[in-house]
Amino acid sequence: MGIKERQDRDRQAVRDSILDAARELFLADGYRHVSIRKIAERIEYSPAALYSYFPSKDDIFYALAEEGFRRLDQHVRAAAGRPDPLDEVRACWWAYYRFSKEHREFFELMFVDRSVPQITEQWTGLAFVHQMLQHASSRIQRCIDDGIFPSGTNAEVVMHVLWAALTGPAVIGSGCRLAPGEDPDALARDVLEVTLAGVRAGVATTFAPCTPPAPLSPVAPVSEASAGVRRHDA
Amino acid sequence: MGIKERQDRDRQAVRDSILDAARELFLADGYRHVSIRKIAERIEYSPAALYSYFPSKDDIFYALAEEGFRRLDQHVRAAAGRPDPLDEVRACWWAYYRFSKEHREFFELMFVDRSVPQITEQWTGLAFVHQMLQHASSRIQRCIDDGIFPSGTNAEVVMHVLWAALTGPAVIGSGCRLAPGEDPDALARDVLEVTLAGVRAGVATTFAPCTPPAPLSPVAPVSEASAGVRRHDA
DNA sequence: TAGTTTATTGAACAGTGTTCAGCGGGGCCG
DNA sequence: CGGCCCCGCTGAACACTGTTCAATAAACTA
Repeated sequence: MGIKERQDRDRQAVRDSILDAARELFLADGYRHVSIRKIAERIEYSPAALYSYFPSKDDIFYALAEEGFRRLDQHVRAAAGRPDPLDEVRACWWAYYRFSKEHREFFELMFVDRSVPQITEQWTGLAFVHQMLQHASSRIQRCIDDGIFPSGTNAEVVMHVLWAALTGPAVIGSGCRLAPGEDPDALARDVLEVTLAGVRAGVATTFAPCTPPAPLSPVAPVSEASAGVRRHDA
Repeated sequence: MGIKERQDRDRQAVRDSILDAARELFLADGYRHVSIRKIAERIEYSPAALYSYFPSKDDIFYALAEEGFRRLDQHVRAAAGRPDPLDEVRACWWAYYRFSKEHREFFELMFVDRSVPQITEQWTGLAFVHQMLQHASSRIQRCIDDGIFPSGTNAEVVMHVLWAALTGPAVIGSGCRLAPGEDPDALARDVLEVTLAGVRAGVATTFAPCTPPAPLSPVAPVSEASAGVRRHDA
């Protein structure tokens, strides 16, 4: 029964061409400025045809985002498997930064483009992302177990710190927001090294869910400035 | 000639009511899902009337963003003026984090909401933002001059690292993306402390514009992953 | 060949940001 | 005070957007 297979193959080919066109257009013009009609025009189909492949424009983004996270995972996995745990953590997070450069079209869509739809709980790729985060966390745990990071350090906190820190230079670098003479790679490396050095210095060991918040001496309150603020029911 | 003044006052009041309505609606529904018609309906004007106050919907955002940065600046200035330079740096960046909590509607609009228009070079508030960054940089420079940070440390790099790191917990906290038992304030404090500790450890001194990029041993190339990826002509 | 499935389409709907001729009620001058 | 003019504002439209759906045509099954 080769007919069904060929049909599925054809269908998959059209689906891929939609994603290819969308990815190119999203990178070129930003998610906001790409319309279903433009994607359809590029692949020479009617706008309505896309709706038999994706339920909505947002789902085209979600499919691309999932592909992006799978590719990011490939990058990180390729960097992993080093004997020294600290080397591995360093290499994996450097792979994250490298991904931001080498798959700029995905990275911008996943982390930079602000016109992209919100990632919600029911997104298919969310479980995969959580799995990636868990792997990253366990790699840091190995550093703690080996005494490279101070014992008592919370691996997940360190992971969050590293992620937040590395995202900065990745965004700055991919957006070319640096002054002409500055080197985004060197900046990214220093961000990584500063954070790792801070973790090794042991200040992160104080984190615990039950720690009282008041972290610093209070600053002058600006009570009147927060007036008139309402909450939303997301 | 009090008539002109009253007219200007009335006009300013309408302008403010537009910004108030927009700010509330943007926080409640997100920039993407708020239309000019909805803002106009809330202030009981026709949609076309808004265009005599703002050239476009994007400019309503830009005005709000500028107001947001001015309020952020007030927060930071209120936290500044401490005798100990390190205390001051700490307090100013903590003020940045506090701003993200106390002016959530501005912070979300400025840093979180991904459906917001891109900030370009010709934005009016960009000069003000650059000025804020310069102040932040000079505060770090004082730590270097006083020997708290290792001599040779690049103040602007440290500022970028701090900004990237602090933005993480601010976003996570404002988005409630943390597990139930975790404390966003404690996380933010640790991120700040880890970064400061890393800077004091002195690894940031290696940054220089002319440093060769190759910072780490190379990772295995993922050549097949980058196949089929095209670049855009931005 | 006849019937069925199904991918694809053109046309439409509801909504968007934006523009513009024209209305009308104020302020200014004779 | 009366007439003019200015200009804030409106209603209606334009050119888009994402999305839906009956109808078509082509491909496959029997």
